[in-house]
Amino acid sequence: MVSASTANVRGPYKNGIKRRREIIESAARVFGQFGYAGGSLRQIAQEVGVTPAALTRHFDSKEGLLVAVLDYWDEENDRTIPRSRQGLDRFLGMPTSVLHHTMDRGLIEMFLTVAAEASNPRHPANEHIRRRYERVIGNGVRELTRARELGQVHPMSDSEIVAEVRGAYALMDGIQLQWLIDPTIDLVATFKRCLGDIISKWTGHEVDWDAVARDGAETP
Amino acid sequence: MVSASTANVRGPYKNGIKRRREIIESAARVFGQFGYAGGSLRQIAQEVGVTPAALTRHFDSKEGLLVAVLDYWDEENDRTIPRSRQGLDRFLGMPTSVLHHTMDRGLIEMFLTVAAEASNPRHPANEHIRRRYERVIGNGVRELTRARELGQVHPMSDSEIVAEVRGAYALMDGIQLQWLIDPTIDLVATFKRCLGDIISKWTGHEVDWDAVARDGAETP
DNA sequence: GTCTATATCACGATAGAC
DNA sequence: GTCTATCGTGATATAGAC
Repeated sequence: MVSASTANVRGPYKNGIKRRREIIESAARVFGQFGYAGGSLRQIAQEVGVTPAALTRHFDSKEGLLVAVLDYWDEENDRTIPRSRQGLDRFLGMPTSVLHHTMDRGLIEMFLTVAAEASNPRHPANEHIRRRYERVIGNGVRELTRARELGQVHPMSDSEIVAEVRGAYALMDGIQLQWLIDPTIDLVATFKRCLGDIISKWTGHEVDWDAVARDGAETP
Repeated sequence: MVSASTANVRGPYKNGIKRRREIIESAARVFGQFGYAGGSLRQIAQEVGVTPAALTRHFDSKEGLLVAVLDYWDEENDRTIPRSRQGLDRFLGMPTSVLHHTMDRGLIEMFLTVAAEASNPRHPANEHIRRRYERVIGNGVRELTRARELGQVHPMSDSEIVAEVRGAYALMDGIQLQWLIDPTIDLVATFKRCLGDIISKWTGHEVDWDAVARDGAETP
């Protein structure tokens, strides 16, 4: 984080930090609606109420702004995943993350659009997006492995664990894409049902989502 | 299809039809790599070896070209789904579609990139992409309903059927996205395993993918 | 820290020759 | 059917005033 070095400086920088944040949030909206290539600095600047020059002042270039936006998304996203959720709980908490996403369509729209665009090796955000998936899948593998050690799930080989974790996150991305295209579908209910299919194959018994919601409320 | 009206005309149009096809295939590559907004007619024209003016001659506008590319994708895709596959067979055949996609990365890259971009209501391809998902999900719902009537799967309510079908296609999109970002993952094996989780919840017994492959080879 | 002004460039689309 | 030439627009990024 660039702002970390200036966060505790007094006085005149406070406006800059606030403005910086405004720019990032506008940029997330614009990149989400038109993609990275399709969104323009002009458009973002107009939303914020400044000129394009102010944007390059803060972020050097359009690419620099994109990276800042992606970092912002990761922060927002991690906030919805309490570090206390370990083992099987990690996956039972996924619908909660999805629920949070429904309240900020811009971020998920931005992420999926940029992720698809950045899948090309020559895209400026390719490295960032690749590392992001590595991290997310890696964390999932760690927690499902933990669940296996704890006896929360049936025995699985390491490669089976990777496949199952990839499937769970693939389901999440895919359902969210369908919801972007048709927002009338019940995103959380659909996701719960399909994720429940997968998790119940792991554990051998049905998932009681109501009980999960109660437990989640007790220990947030 | 526009070319349908000229496909069986003699002589001088043959070159035009062939060129038209070249343009569409190049456009699919370029739109896949840079998105619709990010890809340019100049770039496509250069790949084909003509000037941008030739492109607008054939397709009127950039948007017209995009529509032609999406139609082309649908044709290519439908070719991998034999109409003979009904009921549960429809879903058992999904990994075959995915396998075909691995052999033409450009098309799946184009589709996912444009689908994410076009999720915005103001995107020129929004209507097209929305109808496409409606059709795909609708077909899936029809076949899973048929499977229910045939007793191939456990009883399910109509709304449960919709959720399960959405989940199956979400899984497919999501896994393909992960494969675009990291092509070293075993796309088909991962998809088979996770789809198997879902289908076995429907039927109550494990999916024997080897048997599916044998049956598919017998009746293509 | 933000502005105005501008340099430089690429875009989609069109007109008209061949 | 494709070309050359060009128009008008809008993009990123920079320079220098305030």
